[in-house]
This record gives sequence, structure tokens and C-alpha cells, in this order.
Amino acid sequence: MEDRQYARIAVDTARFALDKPYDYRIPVELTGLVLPGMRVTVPFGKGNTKTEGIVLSLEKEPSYDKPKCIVNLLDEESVLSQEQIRLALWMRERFFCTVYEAVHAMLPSGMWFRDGERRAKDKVELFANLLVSGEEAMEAAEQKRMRARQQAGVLRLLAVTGPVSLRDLRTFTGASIASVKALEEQGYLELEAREVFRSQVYDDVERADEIVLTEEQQTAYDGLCSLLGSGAAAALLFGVTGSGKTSVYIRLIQKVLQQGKSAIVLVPEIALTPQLVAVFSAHFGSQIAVLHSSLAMGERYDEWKRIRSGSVKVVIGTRSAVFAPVKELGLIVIDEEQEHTYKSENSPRYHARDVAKYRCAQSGALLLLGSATPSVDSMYSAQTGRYKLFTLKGRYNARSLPPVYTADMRRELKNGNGTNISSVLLRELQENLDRGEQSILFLNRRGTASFVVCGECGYVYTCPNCSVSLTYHGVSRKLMCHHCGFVQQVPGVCPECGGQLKFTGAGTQKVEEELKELLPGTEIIRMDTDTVAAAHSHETLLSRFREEKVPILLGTQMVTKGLDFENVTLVGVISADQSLYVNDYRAHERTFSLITQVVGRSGRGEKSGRAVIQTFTPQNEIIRLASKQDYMGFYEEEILLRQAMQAPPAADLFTVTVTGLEEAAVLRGCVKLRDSFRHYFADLEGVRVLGPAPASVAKVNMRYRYRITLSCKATKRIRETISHLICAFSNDKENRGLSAFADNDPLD
DNA sequence: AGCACGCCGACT
DNA sequence: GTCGGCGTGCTC
Repeated sequence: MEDRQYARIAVDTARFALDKPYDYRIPVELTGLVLPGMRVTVPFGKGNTKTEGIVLSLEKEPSYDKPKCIVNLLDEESVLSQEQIRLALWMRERFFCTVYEAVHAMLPSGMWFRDGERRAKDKVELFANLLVSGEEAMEAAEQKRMRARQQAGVLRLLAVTGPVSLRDLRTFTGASIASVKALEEQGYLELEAREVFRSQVYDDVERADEIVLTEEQQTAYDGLCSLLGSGAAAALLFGVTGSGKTSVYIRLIQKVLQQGKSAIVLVPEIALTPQLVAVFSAHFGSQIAVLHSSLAMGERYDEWKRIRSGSVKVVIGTRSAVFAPVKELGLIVIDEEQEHTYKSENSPRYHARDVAKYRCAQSGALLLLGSATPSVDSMYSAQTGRYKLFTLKGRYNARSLPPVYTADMRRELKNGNGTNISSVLLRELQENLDRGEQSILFLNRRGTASFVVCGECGYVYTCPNCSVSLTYHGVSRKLMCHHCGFVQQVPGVCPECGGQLKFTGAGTQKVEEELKELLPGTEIIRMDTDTVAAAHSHETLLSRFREEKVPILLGTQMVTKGLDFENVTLVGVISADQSLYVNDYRAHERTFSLITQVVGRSGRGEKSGRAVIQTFTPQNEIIRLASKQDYMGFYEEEILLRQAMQAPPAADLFTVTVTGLEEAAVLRGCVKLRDSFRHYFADLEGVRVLGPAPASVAKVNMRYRYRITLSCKATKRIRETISHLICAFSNDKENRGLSAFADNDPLD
């Protein structure tokens, strides 16, 4: 080691085109202390601005004749293992991000601020919440840098992480309460009391009995066991709702632990799966770590350290938990693998499934994808033998799936029923009321946003920076942009004509009113972004529904997931069409999955259930198949369509998005880029270069965005060419002020 | 993205 | 002469 005086470093350049390893000399006083996987500060560029970087390797000879010198060592021990460094380098090639962006994704956010020591946490803590956009906060921090250092630090941290507890604010920025209060008075932030989960201790949870598998589950389990450590690519566990996939997961994880290895379990959104977490803690006690979305930053960091120390054998968490630094990885489970939350929408634009595949291949672990409605991609891999397929057909207690009625909303309209509730649904609701049973109503509305419109002139509040309407937040009574974070007060009247403003709600409000009129005196719990905005009120609402047996639960997306209520015997889908007719190759898949999931909420107890699907297009094939709960029928149909459209899995999609302040320049740059792609791929069969087309949100943060789409088979050459052309694009001086980024199979 | 270097016009 | 405008190119 003593003769390795140089460090190869990935710096935090933010620019993809500049991102390559740079060699620095290790100063004498740091000899022997600098090791791969440690963060350092280094001078970079003409002005020697201090930049953060991470040491990739140590070298005897520098690859450059005038290396500069490392100025500071930020870690006492490596924060990334050799394996994780390799993963970060792979992510750069795979997801078109910088190595440092990949490193950011792999480490808990608490690592990026001053190291905090562990302290006992109170149950309720004050949280600081930004009232201005992240951008405004950064700007204010810049101005305050000299006069009010502490305030600047607080603003910067909040801009990056979102709401942070007062305690964490102090530990990570060193700011005093006074400076936070000052910011509150200046209107930059608000303080609110929030319940905080104590660092999870699952020791006191009552241990569950040994799981007894059904014959079918046992077959799947045996098959999966034989795959453990066999080097198989991946397995798909296709099991209808209520078939006991979780039991198979648990037994398989027990097997993995017996072999001295550990497991990672990914779930779409942990707040929506409290039941799953409870079951896991009953079986694994203190061996598990739950990367909970509402963990305070310090606690998340503590859990990360616990995992790295090797005392945690099972990690449950959302997307980013795929990076959990467990020792001896033996298994990764991705539950509800078709969910879109596994794809990151900003750089690094990774899909947890891809990262999991890579990690499993590296460590000889098994990847298990589980779902009642697998993505068409995964089922295709299973059908073609790339994944091993295991099927669970039997439901718990041999209960059959609930019968589904389709309500034709066109006929309702013709018969003079203009409400959102069909006569069939109303009849069934009434019947449930009479019998004292409960019902769940699901409003399938694309985007849960509620916006404000003038009832007289039709003026809609839109973001001054982005091409979207502002979302109304009932709790804070403010209008907000979901793309750039712009916030403004709600005015009393329309600024254009002085007319009365209307709050459209997520649609749930309207349906709630209609229900109150149709079923007078019936209590209804409404669950949407407005009513669950208060911390943990999601669980509060659900436990009220369970304990107080409130007759009707009405909600958006969030009522579809993992809820298991014995007394629910009726499920209604208010408008099945809403997510179906959008310009996105995944629309069918999403609608089918959504309907199937929500129908599966009915009749999970002793009593049998039923479901009503309301649609304006009852003849639609997807709706028909979903009401029959015929996944394989859906798959066979959809795969033909995908092949005809050359959409995944028949082809891979890449988009390259160009952004800039001037629309004409963006468009020009995009056309040039498209032509370079066409030129580079002229000799390749089966590559289509489409565009430019405006991105689905055509303007974000004052920047216009146009994109081109590549439909092709993803090969090394394709990826390298995309990287190369993005670099060439940003090095071209004619593209000044424009930037470009690539995404593999984006969500929209 | 920053930042320095350099080549030209305007002013002390 | 020489101060500073911004166009150009590089970052170990």
C-alpha cells in the first residue's frame, strides 16, 4: 500500500460528459489512510473549486502527468465496498448517470451531512417543513451564506431532503433552534409536530408459529429452494391475490438464513403494507431492518449502519433498499414487481429490478419476482424460459374469486342517471348497509391531483415555471406545483374575472357528496391525498374503518394495496376507463392490474364477496378480462399487441430528452441529435429513431423539454452510442444552454 | 457548470 | 498603453 501514492477518483461533477476517473496524489499526511470507497474533497477545474469525490482505487502511477493533490479525507472508513464501487460503475453505463449520482443513490441521505451521533428519540418531534420551493430555498441559502451560515445550512438541507426533524436539523447542520425559528418567522418554513417511529425493535413482537405450506405452496417452495445458489437468473412467483405468496417468501428466507446468508425484500410502498411488515417481524424479530419511508433521517442512517455491520439478516424496504449493504446476499424478493414505484424518475434513473438482477448475478443470489398480475415483460421472460415460473392458483381457505358485475355507464346516462354511482352499485351498497357489511369504492383517476378552476371564466391555476396545473393541498391550504415545488396562497376569487373558484378535488369529494345524497345518514371515510396528508393519518383512517366498521371507504390508488378486511364484501370501481385510454404502452397493463387488485379486496373473510366495475366501454377487452380475473388471457392478448407495436418486451425503449430555456433552440438541438442517431445506426436493422416530440410535461422549471425515442434491442453498442452522443451533444458549442439526458424505458 | 485565457474595442 | 467585454476550451 505504501507505494500506492495516487488515488483514482470519481468526482461530483454533475455533468455526464465530464464524468470519468481523475487521478490525484495522496498527500504525505494521509498516506495509508486513504482507501477505496472513502469520500474526499479535491480541487477541480481551472479555479480549483473544492469538489467531493469517492476513491475508486489506489494507483502506483498516475495516468496524468500533473496530478493535483487530495485536500481532505471525509471518511474514517470506507462507505462503499469494492462490490458497491463496481455496482456504481456499472450503473453509469446502464442508466446514463454519473458515478457520483449512483453513489448518492446507494448511501442514506444522512451520510451527506455532518455525522450525527445516536440519541434517544421522543415519540413526537417537531418537523421543519419548507414553505418555499427547493429552488427558492437554495437561492436564499446562497444569499445567506455570509451573514447567516446556520440558516443557509438549514435551507440547503431542507431543499435536498424534504421535511426534517428539528433534532436532525441540529445534528446534521449544527444550527441552533434560534436560527430555525428565525427562518420560520421569515416565512421560509413551518414547524409541525409529528409522530416519529422509534428505531425499530421487533424483539417484543410475539413470535409466529412455524408456517405450514399448502401442497401447491410447498411445490413452489421446493422448486425455489433448488434454485438457491444454482446460478439461475431469476424466478417469477405468479400467485393470485390471497394465494399466500408471503408464506412462500418467509419459508424461503428462513432457508436462506439457515445457509448463513441474508435477504432483501422490496415492496412498492411500505406505508401501504403494514400487515406484511408485521408478519415479517413476527418471524424474524430483531434480525430485520425496515427502511420505512417515515424514518427520520438519522434513524435511516442508523439502520443502514446496522445492516452494514452484519447484524441484520433481512431488509424490507422500498426501491432504494435494493442497495442495502447486507453481508452474504442470498436472495432478493421483489413483491408486486409490476409496480411503477420501482423505477426512479430522476437520475440515476434506475429500475430496482435491474439493480437486483446485477447484484444477484454478482453474488450468486436468487432473484424472486412475485405478483398476482406480473408485468408483461416478466411473464414473457417466464414464458420463454429465462425466468423459472411458479404458479399459485388456490386461494386461502379455497375461497373462489368474487363474482364481478359490469355496470354500463352509458346506459345509466341514457336512463337519466347522471351521477357517478350506477343503479347496480347503489343496490349492492344498500344491501351491504342492511347486512352490516362494509364496502370499498375505488376511484381510478389518473393522477390524484386536485386543481382549482374558476367556475365562471374557466381560468385554471397553472405553474408559472412548468406546463402543469397547480395542485391544491387541503391541509396547508396552498397551491403547489408537483414538478418544481412552487407554492402560492389560494386567492379568494378568480384573478381574471373575480368569479367564484371551484376546488375540483380528486373527484372523491364529488362522489362523496353524491353518496351522501343517495344514502342519507351513511358514514363514509374518504381517503385521498388531501385527507391523508397529515402524517400517519393513512393508518388512522384504516384502523377507524376496521375498528368502527364504517360502512364505506372511498379512495384513490391507496385503497387498492394490501388491505385485508374480513368484513368487506363489496368493492366498486367507480370509473374503470380512466387509466385505460392514455397514450402509453403500459396503460392496459396498469388498468388490468389495478382492477384485479381492487377486486381482490372483496370477500377475504368468512363471508363471500362481489365487485362492481363501472365503465363507459363495457365491450373493452381489458375490462372484460379483468372482470373475469383472467390474467393469462390478458397476457396472451397484450403480448401480441406489444409485438405489433414493437414495444417492450418485443423491443427495448430509450428516450433522450433535450432541455433548455428557449423552445426553438431545444427543438433544433433535438432534431440534430436525432439525425446523429440515425446516422450512427444506419447500418443496424430493427432500430427506429422517433421524434422529436414534446415530453409528457413539456415545460418544467422554465425549461422546455423535447425528446427522441429509440426502439431497438438493447445491446452494448446501443448503450455506448447513446452515451457517446450525449457527450458529443453537450461538448458541441452550438448546443450551449441545452442539456440532454437518456432514460431506459421511462414511465411516461 | 465554473473558470481562466486571450483577442478586440474604448477610454484615461 | 490597459481595462474589461465575452467567445472558447478544459477540468486529473
